[in-house]
Amino acid sequence: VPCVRLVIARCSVDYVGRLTAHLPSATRLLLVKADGSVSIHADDRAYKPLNWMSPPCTTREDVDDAGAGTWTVVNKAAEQLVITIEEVLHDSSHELGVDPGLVKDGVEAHLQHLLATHVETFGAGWRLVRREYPTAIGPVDLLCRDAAGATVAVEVKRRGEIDGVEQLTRYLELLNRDPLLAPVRGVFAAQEIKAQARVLASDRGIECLTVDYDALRGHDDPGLRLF
Amino acid sequence: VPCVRLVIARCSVDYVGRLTAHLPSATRLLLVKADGSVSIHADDRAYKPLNWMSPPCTTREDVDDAGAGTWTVVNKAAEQLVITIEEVLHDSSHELGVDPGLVKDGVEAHLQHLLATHVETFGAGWRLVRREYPTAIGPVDLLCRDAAGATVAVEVKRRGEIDGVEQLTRYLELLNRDPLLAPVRGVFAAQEIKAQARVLASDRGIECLTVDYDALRGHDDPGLRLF
DNA sequence: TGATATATCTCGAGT
DNA sequence: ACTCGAGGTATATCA
Repeated sequence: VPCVRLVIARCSVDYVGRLTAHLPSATRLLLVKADGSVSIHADDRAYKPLNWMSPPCTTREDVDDAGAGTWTVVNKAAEQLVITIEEVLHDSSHELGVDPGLVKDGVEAHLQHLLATHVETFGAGWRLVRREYPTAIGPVDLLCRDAAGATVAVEVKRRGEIDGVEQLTRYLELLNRDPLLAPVRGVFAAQEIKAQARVLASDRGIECLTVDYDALRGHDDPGLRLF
Repeated sequence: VPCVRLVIARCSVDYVGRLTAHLPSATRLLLVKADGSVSIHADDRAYKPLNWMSPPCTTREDVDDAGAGTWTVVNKAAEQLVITIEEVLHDSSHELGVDPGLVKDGVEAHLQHLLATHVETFGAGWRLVRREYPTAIGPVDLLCRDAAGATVAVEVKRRGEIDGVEQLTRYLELLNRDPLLAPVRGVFAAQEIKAQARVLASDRGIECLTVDYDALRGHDDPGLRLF
């Protein structure tokens, strides 16, 4: 029966794989999931375990009657997690069943979709040429024409950072080699744009636009919303 | 007493914060840590909770005697995680104590340090001008002079990808505006360099160098090693 | 399989 | 408090 196993134990841990890491002896939570994955938690930080092995992986347990001994967890790439258990304080297993999964709203794809259906956000008279306009180095988020008919490549990000400006720069360089499109200018659109990204964009003649996601969504047909 | 709390419960979850997310009812593991953080796990994926709230945050529990009701977790940014508990199947708390923490070896900082003390890796007669050489757009990992006295900016990465080449390119552009330094060429040093990064580097006249971390560490005083 | 882009990215160091 | 960079990033998509 697939189930989650919770072990509280005094243990030390050694990981040898993409790096080498060591955890001195202390009491920790060992979390073993149905897929065989193992993670080792201290009682701080919600998200990240101190150490872990992602699935697919297999565990060999060499322990005595009290649960003391070693767990050796290995994956296909021969990364190894060795847990030396000195004392087991708790050990329980619980059947959870299959999870129906998470429903999300407000990620970049939604922002891009909203902007595609509201190109007037960029300026009066703008029209969308194509969403995910394909190029040799990947798709441009939005290819538009402004009121004057000039081509504009739009890069959409939830949070605008320097990488996004670099990405748009590469697209612009490529698009401007196409005589049917050139000259192409760039617009960097995000809910929030970091100062450094703004500086780099301006240095490269790229226009920045901060977008109000909630306002944009508000204009949308409520029937199309996820919630 | 600070401790970790493990709850197995049938619950649904709503998160409203950086995005909006919803988890339909199912049996899950709720992990509450000493710092107040809460994470919700299904029994797949070692690492990632389905939903979570990072510390610092506070939880208000409105539950009946059987534990059914709602947990409302909020943080300072007014992000909100609402857990609606229908049935509690397990609830236990365990004292862990303070964790001594993780000791790592093999990260970028070590590689940079090793290269700084072994600039001859780049070529005979090289000398280090400065580690973390400051510029307006961030520090250059290593600034060196080669045997001929020419200035070289070195970008060190554990894994060399396209971003690293972009980063070095920005530095070179800036450094070459300084008449005291120019002309400055670039070296991209990493334990492993992706083909795509190699192509971009070569296109920009940047030299690539793959570094053998273990061999480099082997030349070092064994007493200085972490393990 | 490899490359690319996203992420409630997390986390830590430095300013 | 904020910014910036590294990460065993993880994860999804697409070639």
